[in-house]
Formats: sequence, C-alpha cells, structure tokens
Amino acid sequence: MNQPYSKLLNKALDSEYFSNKTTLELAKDLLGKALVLKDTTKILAGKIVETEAYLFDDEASHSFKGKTFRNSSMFLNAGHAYVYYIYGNYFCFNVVSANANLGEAVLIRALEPLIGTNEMLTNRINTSKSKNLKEFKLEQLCNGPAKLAMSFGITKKLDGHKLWQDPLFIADYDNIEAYNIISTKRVGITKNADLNYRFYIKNNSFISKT
DNA sequence: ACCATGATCCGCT
DNA sequence: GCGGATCATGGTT
Repeated sequence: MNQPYSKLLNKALDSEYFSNKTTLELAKDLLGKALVLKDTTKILAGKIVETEAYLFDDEASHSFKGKTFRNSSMFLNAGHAYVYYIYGNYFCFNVVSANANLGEAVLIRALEPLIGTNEMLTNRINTSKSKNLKEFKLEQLCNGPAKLAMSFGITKKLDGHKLWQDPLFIADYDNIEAYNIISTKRVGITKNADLNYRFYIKNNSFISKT
C-alpha cells in the first residue's frame, strides 16, 4: 500500500463538512482535499488544487435564472454533485454548497493526480480523440474541469450523487494551513466576470492556467 | 420546429 | 493567440 492510499483511508468527509460553511469558504477549504473515486475494481484520487465559486445572485452561475431540469442538482443539499454537459463534448463536476434550494456550488477545476494515473490516462485516451495522449505529462492529466472529469470517468450518471458516499467522495488530505491561496477572476465566463471567485494553490504546477 | 448559447479542449499559426 | 468541433439545453416562434 503506497503512501497516498493509506493517507486517504477512512478519511471521507461527511455531509456536515459541506453544509457548515459558505460557498466561498468551501471553495477555499476544498484546496488540498482529495477527490476519490472508488468502486469494486479501482481507486482513483487527486488533490484538489483549483476551484471556482458560483453564488445564488451571480449572473455567471447556471442557477441564476432559476431551477431547470439541467441545473436541478444545484438546488440539493450541500455535498451533492452537480455534473453538467457542455460544448457538445464535455462534463464538468461541481460540489453543491450552502443552503438547499439556494443554487450555489463550487466548480472543481484542477487536480494533482495521486492514485491511478494509468487508469486516468486510459480514460482520457478513450474519451478524447487526440492522438498525442501518450506524450501527456502528469501535469496535463487533470488541469482543467473537463479533463479531470474525463480522467475520472465522471458523467451525468453522477449528477446528484451524494459526495459523502462511494463511489465518489472527498477525503481529508493536506493541511490547508500549509498553502498560500491565490484568488483571481474566474475562467471562461462573460457575465459578472470581475469577481475574484477562482482559487488555487500558489506555486502548484497542476492548475489549469496562470 | 428552430435557434443561440456555452463554467472547454485541442491543434494550428 | 485563435478558431473549430459538437450537441444538450432552454427559450422563442
């Protein structure tokens, strides 16, 4: 058993972890935690190094115009997964936050791979049609919201999943105090774009962009 | 029915 | 740095 695996054993965070803080607090606190996918055949894990917050009164948020079929998971209790399909190709993964029916969430934008990197690469190869994947570096495996979803095989099937249970959960990993956290404008949005709701670990080489 | 949009990625210049 | 791929989703006709 390798070091990261033992560090993650029995460290899954419970539902209270997600509900007892604001969305902005959660977006920062998730940095250094591990995203773990565990089923009967495999375990994949990555350290969360980059997040973005989406609030209820936020024009950039999918929830801004109210509840629809697509975004309904955003209105569940904190700690549920919100997975959406985008650009005709990709899935992105969020952690629902704050009060139920409010519609707030944290987008997970980048991971530092810890366990199961070969399986992640296989998932990337099978999902994306790129032919240069063999040259991919570890830094490029999960350095973007759709990339990490591909690596973990996260699809709509996990939309609405409870993140304090298998097969997908968040585990304690690194101590948040050990990091300097940088906040910047969010990536890829046009509305309400001036707020510094993107957070990442300073000097970490696995983030999506500088 | 039709249309515009998009919390992205990738390859090319 | 730029544009194409590609289609579910939601809003409008």
